[in-house]
Amino acid sequence: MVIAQVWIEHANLKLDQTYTYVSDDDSLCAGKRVLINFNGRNIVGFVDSVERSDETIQQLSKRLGFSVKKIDDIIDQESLVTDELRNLAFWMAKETISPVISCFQAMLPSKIKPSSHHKTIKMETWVKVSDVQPVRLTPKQNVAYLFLKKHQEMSLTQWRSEFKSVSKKLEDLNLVIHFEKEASAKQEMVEMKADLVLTKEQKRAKKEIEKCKQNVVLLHGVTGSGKTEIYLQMAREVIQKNKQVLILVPEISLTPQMVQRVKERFGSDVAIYHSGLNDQEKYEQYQLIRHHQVHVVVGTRSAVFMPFDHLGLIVMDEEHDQSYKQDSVPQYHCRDICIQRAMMHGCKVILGSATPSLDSYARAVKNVYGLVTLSERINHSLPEVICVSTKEAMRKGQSYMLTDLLKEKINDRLSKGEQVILLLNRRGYSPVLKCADCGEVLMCEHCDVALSYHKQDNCLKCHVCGAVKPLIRICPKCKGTHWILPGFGTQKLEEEVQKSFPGVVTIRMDADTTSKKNAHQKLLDAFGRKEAQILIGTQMIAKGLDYPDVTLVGVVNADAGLNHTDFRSVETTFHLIVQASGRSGRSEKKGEVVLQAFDPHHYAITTGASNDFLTFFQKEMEYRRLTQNPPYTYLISIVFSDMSESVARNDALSFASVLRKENIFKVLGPSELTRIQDRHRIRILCKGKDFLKMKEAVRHAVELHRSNKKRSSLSVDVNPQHLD
DNA sequence: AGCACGCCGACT
DNA sequence: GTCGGCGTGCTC
Repeated sequence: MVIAQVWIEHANLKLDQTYTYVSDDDSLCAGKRVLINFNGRNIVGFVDSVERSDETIQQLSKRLGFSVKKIDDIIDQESLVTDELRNLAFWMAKETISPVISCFQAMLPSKIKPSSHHKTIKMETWVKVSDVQPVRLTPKQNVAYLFLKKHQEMSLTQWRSEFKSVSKKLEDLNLVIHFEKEASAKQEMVEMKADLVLTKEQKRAKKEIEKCKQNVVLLHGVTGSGKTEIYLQMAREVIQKNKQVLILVPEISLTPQMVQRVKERFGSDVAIYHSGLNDQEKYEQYQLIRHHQVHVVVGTRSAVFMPFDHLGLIVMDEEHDQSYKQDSVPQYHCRDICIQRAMMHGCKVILGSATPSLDSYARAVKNVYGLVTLSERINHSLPEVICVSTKEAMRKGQSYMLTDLLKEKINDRLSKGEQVILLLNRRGYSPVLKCADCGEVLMCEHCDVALSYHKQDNCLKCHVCGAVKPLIRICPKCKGTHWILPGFGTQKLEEEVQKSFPGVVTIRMDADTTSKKNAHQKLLDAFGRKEAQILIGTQMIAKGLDYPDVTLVGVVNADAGLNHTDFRSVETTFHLIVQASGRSGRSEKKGEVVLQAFDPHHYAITTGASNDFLTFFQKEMEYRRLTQNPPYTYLISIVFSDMSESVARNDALSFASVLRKENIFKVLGPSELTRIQDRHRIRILCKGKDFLKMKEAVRHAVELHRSNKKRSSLSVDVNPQHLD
């Protein structure tokens, strides 16, 4: 008989322990999934360790003092994790103070993750011709009908865009019908390209990285300085030594250029891993690495857990990007995992960015990381940046969305046949709906936030819980029927743009237009083909886009993020401005950027406009020092949530008093956060310099919370990226 | 997490 | 008398 210690699938700190099960199957080993009965329910478990024994199940039960159950079935033929990944999971659980099972779940692709809840595969609507016989079609309708009949099927979006005028009509006639299909990415062959010749500057940087004594090197290179080519050539050398390379990018659908370039260089030796793949596709890519069929992986955050066994190099591009931090349990930062894995494999980590995070740059300044700087641009010059005060413009009676200056510039660019990107970091039509008579603001029933008005769907949406409500015409408080729409989002901006520039085609990219699979790519491709002159979008369009005809970028509300109470909001604003500016004038045509801000004199705007990272760094570091925020201190946030406010508050209070006994760090709060989905949330925040002791103290307090059988659920965020 | 058990209020 | 509300405790 084998006695197994099993982690159960529920990722909950209250259940973060192994349970003892037995099996007669000698093949059982650590790292396999098993089917077990736990408290009367059939669930999936993950084997932690096994031990052979001659005891019977009765003897074992008697010795342990509880009745041991048998494992119902073993799911896997082989262990799913290597020793390295297993240790990584335990390390991650300890560092992020999250349940061990959640770490295993995070690192395995969902097809094989230890959980009975498999992610549903995203479906797409496709069209095909029906059995209905066509009668008396117009010539145009006939062309469309025959085209579809010949091709048998095509996606609804493609169909609608290709036959704009008649597609809907044919659908209405029931000649063309919809059906659902599993969305899949098409692998296209790419033409291979040779390495470029490095400039003197690039060669120097490459050499500096190689001889750097630290294993983590921050490569600070202005946009267009050719960081990617350095990565690729270093990767080539690593592959020649038969080792593997991991290249991490923030969000693959937004950085197709990186994927393209890696593919052009390494062809079929590359696996691509990102959230746009479905479970099957992810699993296939995962297997490629596991079976040593590829040496290079380009992927987003979760690609850091790929089953490498001979890692030779990790590159983290745009290392400052917020998407590297996972915002659900386990709340790990990809950068930390990179560094840990690199240590296990004895390889280097290159953190690349034009605007490094304060955390990384501060470490580089302190020589914890190596620092290599690239300051020469290879292919293009910086765009010219102009700041406009929206306040001034409004005083002169101009629109509060588009100042006259920006309109003028747009007109100028459009007349030259060039393209424009407008960035506005807020989706929807209007962020609030306010009664003109009594001032009542419509709120989400389940969260403490105002509902946003979405004109396109004529509904109200909660941007926190996603709830959608039909538009209310009559004020529930005073029965008034007049509503004010203060503020604006991308939908309203698009409307304004279309009013100001009649006939100009716009594409809007935000969470509402990109929810379907591959929607990003479709919209961007259309913009790339110049089917539209103006691209309007939220921050998702600020990164990585590279279109030669874009010569004007307008950041519509550049200081919108500065009002937030969050200590990192200034940094985020700076990054957004610099990244967005970099979209303009990427080829030989000179680019321009217009920053509209209520207060254009804020240092995030001025340093962002002049792309002056070092000045920004100094100013922001001073501010962080004065407020004793990271990187001068470390933070751990603990959020208690419960349907009952008093339960959450009382648990938070007792948790805080346990932490305060330590007296080596500050314990701030408890403070109330906004309610989300009917759950009241109370946060306490630890702030201090002795990170090890802080984590240890919080771990103990969590343990105490658990043994005292507290009701509220708590989640810990070590190194929170934002406090909202 | 998810469920059974159990103790109180308001119904056929 | 019983149905069902959700507070409490337990899971190998």
